[in-house]
Amino acid sequence: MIQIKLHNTRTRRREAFTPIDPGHVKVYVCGPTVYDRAHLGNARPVVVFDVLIRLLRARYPRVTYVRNITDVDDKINARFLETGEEISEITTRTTQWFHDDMEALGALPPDVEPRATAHIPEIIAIIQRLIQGGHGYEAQGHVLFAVDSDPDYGKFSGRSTDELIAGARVEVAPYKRAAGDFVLWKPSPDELPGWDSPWGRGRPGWHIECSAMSWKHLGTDFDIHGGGSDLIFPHHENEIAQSTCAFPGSHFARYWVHNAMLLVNGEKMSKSRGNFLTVEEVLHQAPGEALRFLLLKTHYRSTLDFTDSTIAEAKRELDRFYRALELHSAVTPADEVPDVFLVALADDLNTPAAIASLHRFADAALAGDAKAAASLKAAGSILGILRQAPSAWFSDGIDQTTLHKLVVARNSARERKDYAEADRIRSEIESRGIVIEDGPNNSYTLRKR
RNA sequence: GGUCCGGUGGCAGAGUGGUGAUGCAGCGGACUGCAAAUCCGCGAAUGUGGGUUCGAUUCCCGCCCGGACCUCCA
Repeated sequence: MIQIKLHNTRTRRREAFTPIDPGHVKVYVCGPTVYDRAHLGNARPVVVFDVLIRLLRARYPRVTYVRNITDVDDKINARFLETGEEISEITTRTTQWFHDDMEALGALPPDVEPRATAHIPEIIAIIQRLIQGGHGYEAQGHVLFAVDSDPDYGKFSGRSTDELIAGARVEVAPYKRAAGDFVLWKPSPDELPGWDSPWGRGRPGWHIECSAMSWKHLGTDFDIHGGGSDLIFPHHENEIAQSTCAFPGSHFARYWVHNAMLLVNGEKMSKSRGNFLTVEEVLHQAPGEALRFLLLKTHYRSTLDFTDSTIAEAKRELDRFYRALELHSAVTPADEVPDVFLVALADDLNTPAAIASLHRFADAALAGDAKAAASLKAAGSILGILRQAPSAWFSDGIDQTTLHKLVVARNSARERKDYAEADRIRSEIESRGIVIEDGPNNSYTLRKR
């Protein structure tokens, strides 16, 4: 029985993971705001937490994974005001894009995918609790959270409220009692999405949504809360303040897991730098599985640099794994995922070390060990890779009938030892992005370059 | 300015107070008509200056460099 260890942002240390209820592990991860195509940075937490969920499911009998959709937000409104497209169309279409992209990355859907707009009653209920408890106040149609009312505010992200005020780079709204107070509810004009509330027509602030949705679907106390490290402050700090103040005595999430940021060619992605890469764009240059594997080749708490060469390398490594599986295409996956792999993965999701063990299995499989091939496949399934048939991996999208004529012509050239012609045909095949590998007796294998 | 993280071979990327994983690339060899794939083998690294220690890449301090957060952000 392996012991899973996780780096807990709350304590800044690696801790043994002990669920509140070993019979039912509960996980919440912050999902996307649906206003545009998912970018590579969005993909990292999805893949990282997908592996964590697969690991938890291998270890515990029941795991509930909740990942929200934020479908009411300034950016969505801005898109509407800019293009005139209906809000619901924007959010529905963008959500579908997100689902398509994440499926291409081999990420399992969460058990519950709550939308913020479907949880307005819960949001209002929490805000009312906060007001009643002296943690929220109304001002000019807004409801704000009073950070001074929570002695623990700032502890999670390691900041004092003094620092927050001193470091504030944003002009403080005049209706705030303290500079660090943040919005729970704000007024919304008629042309923008809004809901009736005790404070007039308005819409929820961003942070309160996650407090409401995690409460609704996981309760006031649950095991793991995940997200990108850029959410530690203010988003997660605020979630903790809201949830623990609304439900005195509760602890909200026990373990906080944050993935590090992703760079493109050494730089943070941003539209102004022109290096903003969407998942869809990358899927044009490499299979989703290669992108997934690339995301797992770096430990989740380290900055990851995406480049053309790292994605190409990820694909080459998978090629070798699939060759090893191809050699034993008849084997069924082992029921048991090898311990050496699980131990590495359980150690704060050390995917690079776990992948190193995959290479050992591949070595053995290529040397003829069928059991190693089964282990490779079983371990791969925890990482969410190596799930397709090797033939599909190598030849997906290749028009076999068109190529067959070329291959036959090349083989006959080889038989009459006209190697110049044989090489010419090989170049022609390769010009289509296909590599041909000769086997014995004129057999051959085609694979994508 | 404040808070925090990191600097490992050509590149990517783990771990560790006591011979520095793994992969990609490169080089030599086997195999091949030639390749590809596979196999065998090879070279190659802990930013810098101190400290603690029998011993530091690992712990502590300074410095240099890079990055993140403090504002919407995965």
